[in-house]
Amino acid sequence: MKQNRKLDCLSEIRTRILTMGIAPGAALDESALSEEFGVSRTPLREVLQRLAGEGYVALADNRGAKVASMDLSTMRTFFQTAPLIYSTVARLAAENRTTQQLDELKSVQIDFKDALAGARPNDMSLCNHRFHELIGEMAANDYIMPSLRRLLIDHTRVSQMFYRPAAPVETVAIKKAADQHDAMITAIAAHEVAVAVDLTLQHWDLTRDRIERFVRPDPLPMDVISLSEKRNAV
Amino acid sequence: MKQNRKLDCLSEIRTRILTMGIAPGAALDESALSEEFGVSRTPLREVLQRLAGEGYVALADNRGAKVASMDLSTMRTFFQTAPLIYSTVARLAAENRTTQQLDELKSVQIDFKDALAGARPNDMSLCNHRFHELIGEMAANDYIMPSLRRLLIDHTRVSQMFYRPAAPVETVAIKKAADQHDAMITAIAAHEVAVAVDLTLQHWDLTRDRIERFVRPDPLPMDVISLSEKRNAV
DNA sequence: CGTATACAATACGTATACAATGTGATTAGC
DNA sequence: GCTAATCACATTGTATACGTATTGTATACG
Repeated sequence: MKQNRKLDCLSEIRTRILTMGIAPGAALDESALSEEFGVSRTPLREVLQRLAGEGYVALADNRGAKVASMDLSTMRTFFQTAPLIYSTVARLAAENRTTQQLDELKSVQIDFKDALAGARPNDMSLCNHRFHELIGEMAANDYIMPSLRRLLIDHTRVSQMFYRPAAPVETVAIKKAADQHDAMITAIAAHEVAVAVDLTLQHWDLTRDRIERFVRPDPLPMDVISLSEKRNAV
Repeated sequence: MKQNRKLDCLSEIRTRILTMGIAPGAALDESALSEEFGVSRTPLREVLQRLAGEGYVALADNRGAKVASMDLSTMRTFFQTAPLIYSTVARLAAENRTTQQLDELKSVQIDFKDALAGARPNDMSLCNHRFHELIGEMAANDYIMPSLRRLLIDHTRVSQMFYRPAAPVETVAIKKAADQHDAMITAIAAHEVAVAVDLTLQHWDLTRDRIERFVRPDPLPMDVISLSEKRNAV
């Protein structure tokens, strides 16, 4: 009964980090968190140790815990590594998935579409996270799983940036991503390894393009003349 | 001053698991360990949490910590995954290594040869572990590193089995492995990516063959007649 | 004789109190 | 006026004590 609070605390902090409720690099105060979640510092410290192991936070001796940072070199490594791990995981998942895992994947996909229809950005990105984590579990490979988990943490956090602005272009892209999810489910269900890998790479390309467009948006208009005219008009 | 005991405890348990001083699947008693290392249960539990994050132990709620098991499916996954990760890491290491890391790698290699000359199996496998972990650090990829670390844990534990019998054939194989280490150092130093990857795959093949020969040794003699003659003779 | 239930023992989980370390501010000396 | 050192405060790390869960054993009943 009591232990649920510790697990709740664990998943709640995970969620906050994933949804950028706590920013990358932010310091986590033990006392404050323990008071907030109604647990003592002892179990909360163990939660932080565990989160450190999962790559959510970084611990420094006698200096507390900080949320894992996302600097430029991190992002570079991220883009470099993601395709390899994702495609490998997709291959293994298509080979090893169980029907039970497949049902759960379908269920998560339904939740994802619900969140999309309801325009709930946080739920969308969390469902997306869970979707790809599940494919990782299907792969049944304890050695690759930790890499996938670390990738997904940062993937979800980056995605969080462009899930929020509900621009029409983005909505179309998200819908396309959802369709790719459906196709991936079908491929994995049919043990179609090559198709699953191919879809995964397409899915990655879509995500990469969206991030790129977010980081490097269209420049602001430089039509100085019309701007000055407008100012005169007012 | 005090905190060193915790870190010592951490690395000592790591070493014991790597050298099979504690067998896979063995239960770790918190009270016993805390008493042995002269620390309280609280920091020791944090050590266990951390080891769980690193893949050395598995935690079960209300049921304590167990050393990560090495069953058949684990080994299958291990052989399936190792070449991919090792070669990827080698590629990145050859690209990104710093001179400081290179010096440390050379230093570890010297220690490895010392241990080989002195016929100290534990030191040999620990040096080998550190050697490949260092190459991982050279890769400078936080996403792949956790996978490599998990692979190396089991790699070192399996190797432990055939480092101990000092059969002449094994000594030759280990010497060959040491030569490959030297060649890898040279390739990484010269940023020769292709060579480093190729050497890594050769190195892996050697290890794989040794494990295979260990797991499936020559059958015992079945010369029943001579056996019964001997019995009569006695 | 087998099984189920209850009780006891052992080990895990949590909280509180205390010690150590790191940080920031204030004061003294140059 | 600036730099450096010391002291105070805040935060992390550790130990001990207590509560709770699980497991093994013994006994009683079918």
